[in-house]
Amino acid sequence: MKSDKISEAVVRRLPVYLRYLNELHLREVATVSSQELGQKLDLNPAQIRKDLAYFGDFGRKGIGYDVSYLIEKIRHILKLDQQINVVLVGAGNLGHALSNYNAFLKDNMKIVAIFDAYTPKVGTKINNLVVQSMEELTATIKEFGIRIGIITVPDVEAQDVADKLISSGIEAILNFAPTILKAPPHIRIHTADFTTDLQSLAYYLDNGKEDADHDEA
Amino acid sequence: MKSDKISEAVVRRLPVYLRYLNELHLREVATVSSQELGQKLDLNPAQIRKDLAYFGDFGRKGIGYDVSYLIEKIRHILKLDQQINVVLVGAGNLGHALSNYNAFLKDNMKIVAIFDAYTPKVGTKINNLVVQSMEELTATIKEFGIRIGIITVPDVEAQDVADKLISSGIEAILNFAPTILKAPPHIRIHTADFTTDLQSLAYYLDNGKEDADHDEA
DNA sequence: TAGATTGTTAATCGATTAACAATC
DNA sequence: TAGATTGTTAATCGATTAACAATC
Repeated sequence: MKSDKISEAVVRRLPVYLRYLNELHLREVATVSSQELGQKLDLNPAQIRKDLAYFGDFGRKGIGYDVSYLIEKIRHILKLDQQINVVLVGAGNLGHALSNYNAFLKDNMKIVAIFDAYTPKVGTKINNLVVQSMEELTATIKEFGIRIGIITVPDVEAQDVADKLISSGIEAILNFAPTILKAPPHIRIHTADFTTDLQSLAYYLDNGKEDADHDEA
Repeated sequence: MKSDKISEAVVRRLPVYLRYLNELHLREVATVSSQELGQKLDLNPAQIRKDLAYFGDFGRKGIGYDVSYLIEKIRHILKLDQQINVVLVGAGNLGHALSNYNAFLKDNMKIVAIFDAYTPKVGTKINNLVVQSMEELTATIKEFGIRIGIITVPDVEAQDVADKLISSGIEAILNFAPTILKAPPHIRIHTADFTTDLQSLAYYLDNGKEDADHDEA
């Protein structure tokens, strides 16, 4: 197929493929079919083939996909074949937790700087990185060529931080604050909000009879 | 409208509505239109009206939605008008961070127990909760009527933990481990995987000329 | 060769959006 | 009343899935 505009749904599945392919590679599995991939990842095999076909003909008819080759291709598509520098803003509990999450590292994503607005925190060390004050944000982003920002500040500060990141030249933001950030269209924002995740889970709890919500069936 | 099967997309937007409505309520705003809601939340007003109409006629033509009334309704729909007890498995950095995330609390979701498989951690205190050993998991879940589990253990342990949670009677799981969990269909699982979030963000970085990926335009 | 599996088209399904009568 | 805004139907858009010829 090639080209076309790729939908976000497709892009979001690529890292999932990559993760399982890495696992296969570790187990020295050489080849995998869309069927097996689908079974393992709870996805339709046709969807997987279609997703991959957007980017090229990576498989072989009758055989399947070469694991190593596909890993290489997906890494390239996701731009993980180069180091991506990441900045983390907000050295609270969550920021702390994310900072020593090395899962990023093996895929070339690296948190290279941490910032916090709270003065007493500035200068302390988190995972070999010295927490910097917000004044240095722009300079550091430029110096290290940082391209992605992770926001783990309280919700009221999130928009301000986003604005600063954007004006400093960041291209994409992963936002953990429970708020909808406004940004120009060329800035990509993903929201990772477990409050809404958890609340939407509650919907699916089964309350049996009790009040049955009036329109049960 | 009423009834129909509600899609997950709709359910996932409800907590977002709720959050902003709570903010309006705090600011003592009495009424809000789908238009204003849409603007603030980056959603189509028609979609918001449709989402809400699945559950009842909550608005008034020509007026909009009564903020307090809508909050009450959404909280009921999401079952947040009763306390939902949550268990956290995995007392590592992330688990630690989540455990003192009181945002849950104000919406009636409460982490009432924490478990970890690592013996030296058992017995230590995290946010007033004593970390318990996995042997006590089932008993505690039953005793406290815990209905939702949060998994923050390493990926290799996640499926085991999920199995244990499920056999102990948990109804829904929020999984932070980077792996696809298998579970019977009546168990609701949400995956909160920031590794894939972050990796999919990298796709949208702009590499300008450099190699242009062969099929740029 | 026979069996397996891709890439891709066509069919289906579902979700979003536009439009508007009803009505506050 | 005139203006605003809902609830809902119909239109659109997009994503998923089935099916199958090509081919390893």
